[in-house]
Amino acid sequence: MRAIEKRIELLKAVAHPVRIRILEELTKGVKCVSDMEEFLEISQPNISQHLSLLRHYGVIDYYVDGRLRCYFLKDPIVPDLIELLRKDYLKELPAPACCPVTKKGRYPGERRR
Amino acid sequence: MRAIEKRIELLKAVAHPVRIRILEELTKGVKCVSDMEEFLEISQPNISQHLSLLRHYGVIDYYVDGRLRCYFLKDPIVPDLIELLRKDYLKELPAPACCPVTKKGRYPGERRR
DNA sequence: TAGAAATATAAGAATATTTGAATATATTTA
DNA sequence: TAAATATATTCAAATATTCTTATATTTCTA
Repeated sequence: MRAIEKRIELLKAVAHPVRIRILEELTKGVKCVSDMEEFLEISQPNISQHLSLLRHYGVIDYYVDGRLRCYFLKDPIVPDLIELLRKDYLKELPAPACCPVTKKGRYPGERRR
Repeated sequence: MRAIEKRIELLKAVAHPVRIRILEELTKGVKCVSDMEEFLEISQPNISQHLSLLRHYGVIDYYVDGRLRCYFLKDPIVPDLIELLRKDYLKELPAPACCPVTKKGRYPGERRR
């Protein structure tokens, strides 16, 4: 699989409200499943399922501490990605100059061959 | 809807191989649907469907040029996101110090209450 | 060593996404 | 105005995702 396709798989894995929430917390430090039950309002099996999916895609991993599983971030893209998602863009990209949206008329240099 | 949830919707919209490919091309400039038929190996109706989804989530927009629809990027996160996906991270995040994966033993300061 | 605690796994139902096929619409040109 | 071109829409089938419920596994502790 090409590198970019791996990254798309990762995007899909991350693009879920519960999983983003988990990753946000993990950027702050190691958490075990019962820690997560405190801030997620979903069932324990469902948490486990999300964790196992994230681990499957290499986003996180865990170490065992007695009967706890301590999860932590593994893929270094995660903090950067979360920061990007939180970033406040002030304005949309400008529509291509001289070509207002929905106005008819040619866009010089962009005509079809 | 909270801002971060909007962003997650956007992530989901973007996390598809065809749609990423479209966005990559749009970072280079305006493209109409028949331009896209040249580099995507899917049917025209399917291209239209992906475009309409991206537009629905505010990722792209178009202007009309005769019988062409000229699509362009609208959400300013897109170029940054694509750059992030292409970024080559040299190594995984370190596992939390003093706690190798799967090794038993407490992680000082991270014990449950 | 039995029971409790922490977590995982499995199975199934509900829902969402993706695609293909057929068809519709708008614009230009003959 | 009819035909051709560019693109969109609709619907259904296939597939994938998500969540719930029930149960299993591992480890700790009394």
